Amino acid sequence: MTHEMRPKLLLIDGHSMAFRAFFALPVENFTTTTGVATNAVYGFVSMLISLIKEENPTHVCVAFDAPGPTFRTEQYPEYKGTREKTPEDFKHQIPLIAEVLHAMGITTLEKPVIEADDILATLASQGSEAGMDVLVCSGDRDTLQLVTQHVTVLYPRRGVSDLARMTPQAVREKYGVAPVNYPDIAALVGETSDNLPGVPGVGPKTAAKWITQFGDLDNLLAHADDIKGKVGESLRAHLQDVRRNRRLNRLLTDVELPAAVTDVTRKPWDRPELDRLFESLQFRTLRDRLNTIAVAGDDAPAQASGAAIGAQIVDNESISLAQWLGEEAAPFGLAIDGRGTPVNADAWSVAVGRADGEAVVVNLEESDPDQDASLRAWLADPAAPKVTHGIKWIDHALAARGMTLAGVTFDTELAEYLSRPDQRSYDLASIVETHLHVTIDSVDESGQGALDFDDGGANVGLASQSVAIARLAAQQGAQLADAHESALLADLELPVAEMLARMERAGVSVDIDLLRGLDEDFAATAAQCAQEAYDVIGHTVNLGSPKQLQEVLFGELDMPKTKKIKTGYTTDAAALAELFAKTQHPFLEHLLAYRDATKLRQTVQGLLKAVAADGKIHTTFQQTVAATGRLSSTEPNLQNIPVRTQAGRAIRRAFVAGSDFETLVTADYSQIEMRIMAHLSGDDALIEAFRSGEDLHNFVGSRVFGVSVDAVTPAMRSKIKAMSYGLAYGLSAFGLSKQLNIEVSEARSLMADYFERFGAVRDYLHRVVEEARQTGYTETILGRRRYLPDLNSDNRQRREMAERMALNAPIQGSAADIIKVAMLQVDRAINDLGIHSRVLLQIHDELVVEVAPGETEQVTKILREQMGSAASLSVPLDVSVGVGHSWFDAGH
DNA sequence: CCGTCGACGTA
DNA sequence: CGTACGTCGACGGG
Repeated sequence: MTHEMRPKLLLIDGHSMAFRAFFALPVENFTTTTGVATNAVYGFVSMLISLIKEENPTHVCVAFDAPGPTFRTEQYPEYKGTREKTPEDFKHQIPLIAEVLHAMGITTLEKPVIEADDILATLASQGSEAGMDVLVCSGDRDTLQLVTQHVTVLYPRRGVSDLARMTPQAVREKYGVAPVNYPDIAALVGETSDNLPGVPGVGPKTAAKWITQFGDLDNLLAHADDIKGKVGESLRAHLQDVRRNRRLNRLLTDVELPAAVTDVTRKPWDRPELDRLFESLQFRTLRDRLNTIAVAGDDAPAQASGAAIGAQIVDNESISLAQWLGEEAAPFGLAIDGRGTPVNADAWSVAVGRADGEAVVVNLEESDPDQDASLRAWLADPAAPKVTHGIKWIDHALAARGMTLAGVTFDTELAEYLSRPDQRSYDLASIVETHLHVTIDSVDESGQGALDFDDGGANVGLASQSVAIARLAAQQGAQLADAHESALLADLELPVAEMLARMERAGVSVDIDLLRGLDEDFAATAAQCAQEAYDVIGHTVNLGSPKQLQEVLFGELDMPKTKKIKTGYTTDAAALAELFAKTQHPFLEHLLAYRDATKLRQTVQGLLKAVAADGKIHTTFQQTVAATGRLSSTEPNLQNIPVRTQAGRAIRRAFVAGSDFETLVTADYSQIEMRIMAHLSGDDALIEAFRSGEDLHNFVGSRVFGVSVDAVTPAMRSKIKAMSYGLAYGLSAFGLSKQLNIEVSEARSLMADYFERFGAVRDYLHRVVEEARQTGYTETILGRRRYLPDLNSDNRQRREMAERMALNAPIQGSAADIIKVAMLQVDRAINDLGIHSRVLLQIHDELVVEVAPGETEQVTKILREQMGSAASLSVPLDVSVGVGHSWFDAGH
């Protein structure tokens, strides 16, 4: 089935985009020799050219706000009342833009009393009805209410060239509600820039929650009395404001216009006029760019960039899904529209695509029972090979529909991460472009698909994604095999992803009351510290503002200057401690204590905010972020819960076993990085240190200082400890002297003594950098690579940075490999025994397990055995295990 | 409004 | 002038 070319209508809010352009481009760079500011014209026209080139619309219209009052200001005189008056340099640019548009054969519209957005809304609705694909380009979020399957809003993110494609999914993801309900949210939250106050205390989160709960604003307002708490009161006190906001943010779709939507086709250019205009505006490059786009009337419009991935959507009502899925042995690409979060996940439609271009899209909301059953069976079949892009995400979305995912043999996101671990993002569209040199139809910036329904109701964008994923896998698979990283994907990262999905969904139970108590305690401490600090200096100051602190410390109090940073002098904890040593000024003590308390409070508040409806915290583990192969944890980050100080560690009391469970067990590797160092370097002395069973730092200290193990003093031990760990990070003598507060010469001789005794460590560190410089990458014990092109940089700073990364990557990365293996082994052992305990968290060298009743002994045994055997190194892997009611109690 | 910076929590 | 992260508040340009 092919798709007929639908007419494409591009609608632009002239004022709003020109205004954005005005602020995005520095006026100094865009002034003609005669002193006329042209930055807004330049930015606007530049954006327009890109849009026309990329989207190739058949119809274009630019709407402007007419001068004078609008019907909104008539209803509410304060509307947009807080806006500063239009900058002088801007005003004259609007007519210039209009002139360029006319010369380009583009229709412009404005109408007294009506705003540009209302014109756009009217045309968008007409266009939709006429079967057009509509793009609305505006910096006014009110236009989001127009978004449908056929209407996409292009919303400027930065400047005017970076536009977010706001499809129904994108709106849902960003605001948590369907586009039609966006104005409901906006009415509740209010709009500062329009001078429309909302309900105090209600932000986008609360608003979205309410709208989801009550369906729409009217129903919410009808049940305003049911809303409990302070926000409920606040809502009832501002009902009128909300109603007014909603009245004002509704865009008109029935404005009488001089042109119908079918009239706004692209007309021929007036070449002489365009040349004259660009000449007088002194836009040389822009004129050249203009000539690269298709002129209206020319046939065969230029492709955006190469070809697009075409998918032939197989009409799933005319075939047997089961049969179609059985026809092909090669892996299918699997793409999903939905939400892949640990909680509130959902899946709306599923696309399954083949590398040859055929695809089936199943709408989960309305698929028939047979089809649903076939799809379920296929998804759950471990023998039916599938390729995903972001398997954990997909797993969550499907799980929300009670669907099991098995048989995923490849994941294009994880594959790309292994091939290029330093990338900032791995969105499907850009990977497809780099590997296949084609674009995907209708993929939004999240890479997770945009609706673009054709007449049959199937989803072209999603289908294209599934096809692209299938094609991508073949190419990446070869690349991965060349790098000997195929097993790393299949046997490590893929199963880890699946396990992480279960860990995230399980969540960790928290004692909310305990957290609330801590919050209050920390708040009280912070308030007291702040007051004491104010008393010392005789006035208040924002202790959280480094800028204001600098004024107090180095201005008022005239303290010695600390280390220089971009914005002046640092006020970090180390510097403040040093200042206190010098000045004994009590302000510093109070400030440091305040910092401690507020930091802890922030942590607690972050946790409280993250507690889901089930009373648990569900973090998200990021598997493709850390370049070394580690995981990271977000929303909230459960890998940086305090442990070092007593007050901080108390927060861990709030993490407890869930209701069907008995206790928590935590197991961690001791000194895993140093053990890896011993293994990789093959240093006999260091290996002996670990085999001897002596305390590592005492052992090393005894060799470095030439005394017996018993004679190593705590001071000696801490120096050794700092140095040992520093070495794995590429520490210099300078850095060591800084940290230990000793002379550089002393640090240097300490390092010399160290390497005298542990020479193979020095040789190894040297070797690893040199090899990486030759090959271009470092490798972990499982063959995970990190590419470091900067090792050959001419820039010393960059080169030395890369050298430290090269030192660290094999060590940190191997530790990451080992704990990932351990996770899988622990998971499997738990499964094999058929017991019900489960791993909840991974904190780089530690696993936290929730233990089902009566399983404590089995679990501790599994942890010791499986973590201990996750790798065979030339030194033992030492695991320490703790059991307790909370994470605090289990700690050791 | 959003990105960046400084600060600081973890391994 | 020690690696790898994430999050917060303040700030400043947009």
